[in-house]
Amino acid sequence: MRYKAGLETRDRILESTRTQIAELGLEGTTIKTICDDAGVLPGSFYNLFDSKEQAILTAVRVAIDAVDPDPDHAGTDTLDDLINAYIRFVDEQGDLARVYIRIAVAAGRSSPELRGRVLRHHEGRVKRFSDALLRERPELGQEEADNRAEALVSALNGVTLHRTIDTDFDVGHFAHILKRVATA
Amino acid sequence: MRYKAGLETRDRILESTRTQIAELGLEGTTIKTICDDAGVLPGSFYNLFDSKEQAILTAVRVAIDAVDPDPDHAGTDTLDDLINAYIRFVDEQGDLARVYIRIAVAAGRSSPELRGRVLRHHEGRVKRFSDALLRERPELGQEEADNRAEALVSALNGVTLHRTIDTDFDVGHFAHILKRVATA
DNA sequence: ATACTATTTGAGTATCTACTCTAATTTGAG
DNA sequence: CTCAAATTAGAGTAGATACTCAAATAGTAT
Repeated sequence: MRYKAGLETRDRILESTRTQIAELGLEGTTIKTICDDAGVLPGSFYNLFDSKEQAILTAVRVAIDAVDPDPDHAGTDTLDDLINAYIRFVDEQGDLARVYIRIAVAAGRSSPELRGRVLRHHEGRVKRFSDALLRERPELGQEEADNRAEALVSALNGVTLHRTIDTDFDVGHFAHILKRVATA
Repeated sequence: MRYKAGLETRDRILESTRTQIAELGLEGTTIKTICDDAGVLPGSFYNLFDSKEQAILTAVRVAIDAVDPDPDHAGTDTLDDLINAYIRFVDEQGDLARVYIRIAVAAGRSSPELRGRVLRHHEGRVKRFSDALLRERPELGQEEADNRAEALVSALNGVTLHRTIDTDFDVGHFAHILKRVATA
């Protein structure tokens, strides 16, 4: 994958993967539907991705990065930024959020590699929450901030989990209750 | 299903379903492995259950009920009871907890019937948490108690979610932090 | 232009799975 | 004892899916 054509095809496949998941859910999304939608044949798909799983993981990652309030990790994001980005992702990309949770759950039972990947992603997120919290409330100290960040991120995931079942559930409302609690 | 033989077979299938999930995960659990383990043929399985899904849902439900601190719903359970039961379930039946979460997530995309079932179960749980909280802190009022219960249950699910990935994660520790917050 | 890679083609495969169906057998109420 | 209903047997089916492979084609650095 070095030629322009390959990169374009790759983008098209990722975009199709994302829309297929949104339209058909994870179950309904197959190599065939992705390839049809992207106007590509399976051979090309497997020239660019090792597996279906890899393509899906990548598509989800791209979508999450797209709402990142501080893409360069300069340390300029506030706790509100992070929470708002989280809410936006869940609201605007509900089906991808569902898939993200599913991947996370399934990861516990899968290859150490995937589990490691998911875990690192989670830890990175907790760290950013913790850093932002510490910037806001320096007197808490590292350990307490870490603890609260861990609890906050987990609770946000729980709220998201519930939102995937009950689409009327007001994620923003509860997210901000949780934020108030974390900074108390 | 009215004869003794049928009921015994049903129990054996549910028990096998539970152990197969614990040993092989949801992916690894097939009609074949369940039937082999239970010493039953597919014909018998489908005489007693409508589908694989139904058997799994039932097995999970049975396991959850088994740790219920107030099985008769007499309204005698405290918030601590409920939280401890939750922790026990997650600790002792980690793989079933994972499946419970998976079912909940998948439910958002499945039949209205399943979604309704999962939603009712969630609401019933929130109500019990809310009632227990109100017994402990009557001055909160119904609405505030409902709100806090909803947030608490969602947060607990989030903690469970994380625990399914990181088995070192101390569910009890964070559960009690959340409890302290909910009753504050 | 050449030569070397990257990309695409597209039919094909191997494997797995939930579930069905009919006939035979067993159960237990009256 | 009788007989309808429940249970079991167990081979079989239909359908889906992720992925492969060898050959043809297109892209690009020099």
